Order: sequence, then C-alpha cells, then structure tokens
Amino acid sequence: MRAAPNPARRIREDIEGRIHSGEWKPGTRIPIEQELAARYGCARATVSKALGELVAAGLVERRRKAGSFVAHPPVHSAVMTVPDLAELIAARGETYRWEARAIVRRKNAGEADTLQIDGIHFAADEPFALERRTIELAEVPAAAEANFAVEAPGTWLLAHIPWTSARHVVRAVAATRTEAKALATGSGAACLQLERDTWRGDRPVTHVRQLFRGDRFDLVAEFQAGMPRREGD
Amino acid sequence: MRAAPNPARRIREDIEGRIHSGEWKPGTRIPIEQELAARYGCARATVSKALGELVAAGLVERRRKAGSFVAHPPVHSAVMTVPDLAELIAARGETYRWEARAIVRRKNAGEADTLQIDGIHFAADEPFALERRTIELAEVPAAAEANFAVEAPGTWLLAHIPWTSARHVVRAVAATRTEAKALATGSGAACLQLERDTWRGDRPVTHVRQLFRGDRFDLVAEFQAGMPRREGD
DNA sequence: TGCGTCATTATGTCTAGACATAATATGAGG
DNA sequence: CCTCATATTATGTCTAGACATAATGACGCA
Repeated sequence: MRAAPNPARRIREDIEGRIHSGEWKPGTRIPIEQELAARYGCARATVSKALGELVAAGLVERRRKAGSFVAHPPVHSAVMTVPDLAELIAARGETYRWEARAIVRRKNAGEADTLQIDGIHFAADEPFALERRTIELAEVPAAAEANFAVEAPGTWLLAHIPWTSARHVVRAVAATRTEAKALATGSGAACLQLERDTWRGDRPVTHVRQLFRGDRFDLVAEFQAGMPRREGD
Repeated sequence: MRAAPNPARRIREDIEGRIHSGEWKPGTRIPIEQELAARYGCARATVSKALGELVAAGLVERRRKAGSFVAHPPVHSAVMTVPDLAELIAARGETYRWEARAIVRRKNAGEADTLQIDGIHFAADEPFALERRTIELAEVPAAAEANFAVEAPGTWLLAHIPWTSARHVVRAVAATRTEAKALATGSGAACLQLERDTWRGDRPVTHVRQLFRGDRFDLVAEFQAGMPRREGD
C-alpha cells in the first residue's frame, strides 16, 4: 500500500498551513527532518524536498546543524508581469498594430553602434503606447536585418534574443505636448512610464521607454505568499 | 574518488550556459535524463533535480513522455518589491512621519465592520504619499486596539498580520484638487497610484490606495532570468 | 576564566532502483 | 482515411541508505 499519493506536497501544505494560521510564528523551530519523516511516514529526502520548496518560497529558513525555522515576515514583494504589448492587446480582443515613426542607426565613435527605434503601439486603431527603443547592435547583430517598420521591436526581440537580467522602473509622468498629441490625449495628462533595461550577462542588450495613457493602462502584480506557483499546482 | 563536488549545480550551469549563449534555442529538445545522467556521470535523480530548478527558473519546460525543452521566451516578469514606506524613507536618509487625517469605523449592516484610515506619509516634513486604507475587522480584530493616529497602519499590519496573497494595481492618475493640495503639488499633477488588496486564504484582510507624487517616487523591479536566487548561490 | 579543539548533530547532496503517470506513437478495425 | 485501444517512453515522485559539511556546544587545557 502506498502511504499517500503525494507526501511531499502534503508535508509542504501542512507546514504552510501552520505558518499561515499563526500556529508556528516566525522564528519557531520546525521539527528536525528525521522526526518529520517519521511523523509523515516517508523518507527524509522527501521531507527535505518539501522544506527546500518552502525555502524557495521564502517561508522557511534552514541552517545546518541549527535546524529549520519559520522565516521572518515574508518580504513584501510581488511578481509583476510585463507583457508583450501585441499579446496583451490581442487578449483584450482588440486589433493590434505597430507603427514605426523613426529608425535611426547611430554610429558612436569608439563605441558600438546602436539602433534607435521610435514608434507607436495601436489598439483598435487608437494610440495605446509610445515607445522609444535602443538596441545594442554589438550584442544583437541580427537586429540590423530585421524590419522594424513592420514588426514591433519588442515582439521581435522576445522571439530572437535571450537575456539574463532586466531592470524596470515604473513612474508616473505628465505627457509633454508632443507626447500628448501622439497619444491623442491632453498636454500634461498623467501617463505611466515604463523603462526597461535588459542585459545578457553584464552587457547591455536593449533599453526601452514606453509611455502609456494613464487612463488606458494598469500594471497588475500578484503575490502568493507560499509559492511562486506555476499553473495548476 | 568523488565524481565532482556538485554535479547538480554543474549540470544546471552547463545547461543555463548553453541556453544563454544561444547554442540551444527556445524549443530545442534537451537530451533525455538518462543520457544526461550518463554524460555527467551521475544518477538520473540528480539530473532531474537540476532540470527541476531550471523549470522553476523559467528556462526549461518539461512534458511527460515528450521530453524537456528550452522554454520559449522567458516570461517577461519581474519581482517588484513593495517596501514599507517608513523603511524606504529611512533608507533615503530622510526622517519619516505619519499623520492620520481621519479614522472611521464603519458598521455595515449585515456585513463585517471595517476600519477606514486616511493619512499622509511625510519624508523630511514634506508630504510624500497619501493613503486610504480599509481594514476588515472580522479578520483583524486587534486593529481595533491599535493607535493609528500614531503608528502608520501599513507598518503595524506588516508586523502583526499574516497574509497569504496580494494583488497590486499600479496606475498613473492625475491628482484631484484636494489630493494635489495634500501632496503640495499642482492640480492635475501626474501621480503614481498603488492599490493593494491583501487576503488571508480567500478572505480579504485590507485594501490600500497610496498616491505618490510622480516626480518623487519610482517603482523599481528587477528580474534575473535563471533563478530567483537567494544570496551567494 | 577564557580559549582552542573536537565530537556531535542536523542539514545538504547524492545514488540506485522502483513504481506512477501522462502523452505520444503504433497498429487494428471500421 | 479516420478512430479508438494499446504499448511505449520520458518525466514525476519516492525510498533507503550513504557520505559531506557546517555550526554548535561541550570538553579539556592553559
């Protein structure tokens, strides 16, 4: 007879429950793995795996010899998804269109060439976001061949270029007169500005600045204390 | 002789490297676990563990029977830290102050009581953020005893109340005349609005709306493709 | 008392093998 | 040619045992 279909999961959820219910407060020592193994009737490796997942979730801390402890107040962080605009707009049921305004290849003396692209993302034929993007041609030579007049650079890059780290800065700004005109809104309108720098290793790949009309766009971030879960878990 | 001090890690880093270098492009099939085990001279469980970590990192997808594949464009998501304002301002080297404007206990017929708190966060005696918070007293009875005229509710809640999930919505809005006055800025100024709903299980704990002057506050989010690593790994 | 050493302990990692499970590929029958 | 049942296959999970490693705490010596 199998003890249970999913011991590791059962252990994880049990401990999660005790932490969330407040039964085990931050700093509380969790029984040693041997004991948990005995209690749940499984191997120590299974307990260890469950605890490992709880560590990854930020709920538990482990120290050799000392033991496992309930982690101190979960860091208040959230996973923000920065979607590909084409997909996001399609998901809303509106037709997406990209319109390039200017594509400039900049030859920097001594430095690497860059490609700078200005354009507008449309949703249902209304301007949705302004974008200015800089691509480092040294890191992304293939970009010189891509036709950004037709395909949005974000979509193209996502499909072609691997990156390893990114930094986002979100800020509220007032639209300048030019920006307001391009976004079909009033001068000084509140806009959400999203800046993103992307690197591969320690070398910059691309920089984007996207400007959204504040009344047309929200950024949503979710956080599950416990697990950065992937679907149906 | 031991094969190597850290096979799992070696495997993970090797595969990571191949993906980031572009040698294995998105969609590429990764050799089956048996073969990797043979190649690296270790047990299949070890390979499986390494692949599991790469899945958690979003670099790899695994499908039963089909095999393991290099994941398609890493989901463009980022970890956004939503700091406690008192800490954030202290970290800037400015003095923090909370000023409550109105504390209202709302008795809702048939529903649970709520506590609504309006106030302002100050940094260096300048208004930094407006806040309106609603606390569900059914979930947080202790809140009735707390003195929110003195202590900021966010700080108090973080220290006292466990939560399990949160949802954030970030938006750019124009300040109303009242809001602008409270923030010492002009009417219609672009502000970053952060709304946060927090739950314990499926029951709401608190709702906050914070309004920041756009020229005084950024939200920064970082993302490391590869691993939501914790220290020195 | 104070300090360095060493045994102990709990986690960290790995192995070899087993069985479960889901999805694909194959083949039989219509 | 299409459809459904079946065999195959690669991942998913678990076990029992082994050894590594780091940190603690106890012991003994100065």
